[in-house]
Parts: sequence; structure tokens; C-alpha cells
Amino acid sequence: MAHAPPMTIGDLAAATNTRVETIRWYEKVKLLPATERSAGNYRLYGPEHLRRLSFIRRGRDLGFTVDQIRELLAMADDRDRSCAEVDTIARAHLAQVERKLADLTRLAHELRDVIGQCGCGSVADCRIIEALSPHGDPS
Amino acid sequence: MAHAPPMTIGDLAAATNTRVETIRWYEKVKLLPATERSAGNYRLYGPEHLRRLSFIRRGRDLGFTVDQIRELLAMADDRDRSCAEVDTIARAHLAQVERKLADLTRLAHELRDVIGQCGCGSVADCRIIEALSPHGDPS
DNA sequence: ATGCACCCTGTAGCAACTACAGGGTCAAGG
DNA sequence: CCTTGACCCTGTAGTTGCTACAGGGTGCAT
Repeated sequence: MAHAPPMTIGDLAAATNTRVETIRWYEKVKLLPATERSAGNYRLYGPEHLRRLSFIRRGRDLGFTVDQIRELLAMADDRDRSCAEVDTIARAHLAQVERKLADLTRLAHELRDVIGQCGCGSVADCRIIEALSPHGDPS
Repeated sequence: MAHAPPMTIGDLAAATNTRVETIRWYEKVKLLPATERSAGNYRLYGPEHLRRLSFIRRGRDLGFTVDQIRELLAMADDRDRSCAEVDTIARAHLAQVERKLADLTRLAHELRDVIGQCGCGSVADCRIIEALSPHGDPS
């Protein structure tokens, strides 16, 4: 079998569940290389672009920032390098996710408390508003 | 006791743990009213501004958007109105927080899995990079 | 040849601020 | 009185990660 014909940006978008504009944006910020163009100036993509974009999307789904992905890609491109840096980035990211998780958990508790107290009368004695006001606000 | 002298924007910032620029920005987007000015064109704030800004900051800490806070403030200003809308906003927000919590929990699991597998050899056989790559990527 | 789906570039917008640049004001110390 | 330094002013541009046009060109089917 001959190798598959190049994909257009729309094909690549469909294959990776990404918007066309997002792909062009990744190119602009150099997560993806500028590609060859067709006679009509269309971007043409091959399987290596598909692989790279899939990597990027999976990283984004896992909550890595674009900068972190840039670093991860640079490391992945240099296969002799030690894996330790990759590990470091991943661990730092996990720590950050865990911090955010703790914050949100606390926040959910507070919100549940506040909502539980609302008797749904008039705003004048709404517990939610009161909870937001500087503690016990008279006036 | 006579009433306290007006605060400058810096005083208000210190009292609410807010940056000066943020206060000016809240004024621009009409969360805070434009204030009186001193002879030298300095903004002057009184206790009612302190109360309003505290409310805003607490709402932001609880993760309400600026738009939601704008609604909450409008309701709080109209004390005869029913509390039901306040309750609705708070519940919608809680639901959103809970969704985000679920996402992050799943994400933390995935990250921990991936990190656990890293033997910290060379990138060539790094499990983290592999986990990000389109499934099992040969080449 | 004409429609229609697709592609191109470039710019502006979103949230919620933050960070200047390039000035003016005010109180204290010398 | 004058200077120094901390504060204040406006206005604009930057941040993150896209998304949404506007105003065009391309490619294929009918």
C-alpha cells in the first residue's frame, strides 16, 4: 500500500476532536510546526502531525499548560535525555491539581452550608447574602 | 465620636486584601460605584464602599463570577425581593463546583497512575511520555 | 458556471485581572 | 522652601487558551 494522502486541516481537526482555529493557533504559538502547503495554499498534514497533535490534546485534557506541553514535547523529541525532568513536571502538576482539589472541596462545603440555611424568604433575611456580607453586617 | 475620615484607595486595598488596580477595575466594570474625589483627584471611600468590596471579595473567594456577583449585589440592594433567585444562583454554582471537583479527582488519579510508572530511565522508554502519546505509539 | 463546503489571513473578543508608562499630589525632613 | 519618596491618576497592553468573526480564495460536484 502506498502511504496515505496528506490531510487537510479539517481532516486533522476531525481526527483529533479539535477545532480548526485551535490548530492554526497551535501553529502560531509553535506547538505545531508550520506545514507544507498545497498549490492552493492549504495546510497539508501527515501522520506525524496527527501524532503530535494527539499528544498535545491529551496533555491539555490532563490539565498541563501549553508551556508545560512545550517542555514535554521538547523532551520527547530528544529521546536520549533523562526522564527525570518529565517526572518533575508531572509531579509538580499533580501537586498543583491536589491543591486545587483541596480548595474546591473546602469551597463546596462552604457553599453547601450557606445553601442549607436559606429559608427562601425575602432578601432582607437571606442567609446567603448574609454569609457573603462582612461578618454579621448590621445596618 | 465624629465619623471616620474617608479612606484612600490604598487604605481600602489594605483593608480588603485587594490590589489597588483591581479596585479601579471593579469601578470600571461597575461593581463599585464611581466615588467622590478629593481636591487632588484622589478617590475617597467610606464604610459603605468597604462593605460592598468585602462582599465582592468574599463572593470571588467562593468562586462566583463577576456577573454572578453583580446579580447578587442587585438582589441584596433590593431587600424586598424574594430570596429564591439568590438560592438558584448559589445552587447552580455549587453544581458547577461539584462537576469541576469530579473532573479534577479523575485527573489526579490519572496523573498518579502515570507518575507511578516512571522508572526514570531515558525518555526513550518513559511511561509518562508514552501515556501522553496516541495509544502505544510505535516508531 | 454556479453553488457550496471548505480553506486562508488578520483582528478582536472572552475572564479577571496585572503591569507598566508617564505623569500629578502630598506630607515629612533638611 | 524645597526636595524626596510614597502614594495617586489615566490609559494601554499583556496574560491564558482559545473562539468568533470579516472578508476573501479554493476545489469539487452538478
